Amino acid sequence: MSRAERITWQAVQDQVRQRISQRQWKPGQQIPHEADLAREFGCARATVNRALRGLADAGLLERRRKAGTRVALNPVRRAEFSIPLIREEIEAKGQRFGFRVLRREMRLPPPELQARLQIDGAQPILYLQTLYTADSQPYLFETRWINTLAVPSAAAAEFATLSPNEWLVREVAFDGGDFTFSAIAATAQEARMLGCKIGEGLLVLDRTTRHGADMITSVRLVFHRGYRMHTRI
Amino acid sequence: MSRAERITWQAVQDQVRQRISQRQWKPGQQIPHEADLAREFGCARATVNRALRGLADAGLLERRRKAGTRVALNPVRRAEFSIPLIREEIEAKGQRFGFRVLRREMRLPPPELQARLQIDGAQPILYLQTLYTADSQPYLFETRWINTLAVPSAAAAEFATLSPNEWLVREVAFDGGDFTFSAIAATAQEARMLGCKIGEGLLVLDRTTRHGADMITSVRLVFHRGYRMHTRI
DNA sequence: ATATTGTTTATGTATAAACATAATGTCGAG
DNA sequence: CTCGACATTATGTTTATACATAAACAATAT
Repeated sequence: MSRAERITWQAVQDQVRQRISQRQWKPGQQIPHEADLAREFGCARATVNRALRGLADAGLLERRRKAGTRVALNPVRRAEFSIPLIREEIEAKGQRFGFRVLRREMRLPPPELQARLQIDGAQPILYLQTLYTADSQPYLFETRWINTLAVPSAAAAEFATLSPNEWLVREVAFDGGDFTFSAIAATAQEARMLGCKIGEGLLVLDRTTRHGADMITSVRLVFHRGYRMHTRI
Repeated sequence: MSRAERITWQAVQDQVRQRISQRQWKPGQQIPHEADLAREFGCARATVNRALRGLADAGLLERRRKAGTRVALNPVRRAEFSIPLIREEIEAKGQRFGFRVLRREMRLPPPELQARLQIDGAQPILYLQTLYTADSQPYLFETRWINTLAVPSAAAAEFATLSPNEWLVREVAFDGGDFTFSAIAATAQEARMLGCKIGEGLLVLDRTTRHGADMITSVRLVFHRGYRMHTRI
């Protein structure tokens, strides 16, 4: 005779997830409250709370004080993409990572970027063009602005052994930013850089990172032809 | 004289986040353990635990039993995209949502899809082509396979008032799937459907959803020219 | 009717205490 | 010196208890 197993919050979560998945509890429907579930599963309310909070974070449940907990109407609405360092992404595929800084100069940023910099007066900042390669094949073409007013040390950085990307990740802190995925047809320059035909559909990721109020860097990544960004839920 | 405020886990989390952001605790560095932090902040260890767990979930900290907690080497590596219902996305912009099922037939799925269906013998399943519009402008062209062997009711569904997307979300449960973003150059068909020129760069989202072992639906969304998928962290 | 006020209730949070678990480090046997 | 057993330690989890808070609901006053 084995002594009674302790109920874990994972067990509760699995049970609840299953009931939702099997439509025993239907979308929009209210589920029993924590105290009842705690009694049913034979555990403390805190354990149920932990389980349900996780499911709410995942978007499977909607919870409101006093109103109770109900199954979300449209369950899965999020996809989380891991944005790895380019080096890691390439090396994870067993390929040899490489990069080349093709252009590097102080340049006056375009108006829309000047607005985001929130500096008065037009001042030149660091502008970089870098090509990343996997086994010497073009992988990614990067166009980057670095706010040298917020990160003066960048002006002197070599980017010889460390790519601009990795240099920034290592050297400067940031706490926010935004990402935008879009698609373009390859221009002549992009086609030349990435070794594809003009007009190929290419995936583009625009990213701006901030630290507090300061914009640190704004970068546009143009991926090679056929690049796929994948995730599962 | 106000009585001492209770320390909340959010306050602890903010403090810790700030210390990381200000590089008081540097990437890779080990931070004080829970008991010490609890003493410092004047709260229970459980409160610190709650705070740190959140930061670990967010990818800012790495925690291992006995080894302690350390600041993650590359802080932000995830971007979470909310994938709203197309209707909601369009209506949120104040535009009028519409859709038209252009094609609907039982068809033999292509080999790579047959493999994912994991059914023996080639059997036709439901194939749909749908155009979604915002203010009557083409918004999204959808090509969808629905596994009518797992969801027989789909064969009879009208998709008159409810789009295939919404019908599925409402009618059938799913618990997993995968997403792939990529880019294409518009083919003649896509250009015609979406009202753009042949060769325009278009964003594509391929999605397959499962319920247990069954594949439910596999869909390719081709967005209109200039579509941007945005998120912030 | 309508606005206000109060009561009730379900979730949210804080705490101390205890035990579980994984990983590290240490010590001793061989 | 190497390997395995074992103690140590930091995080992980569960519990009971208490109080906080938001929101629904009812009762009341205007």
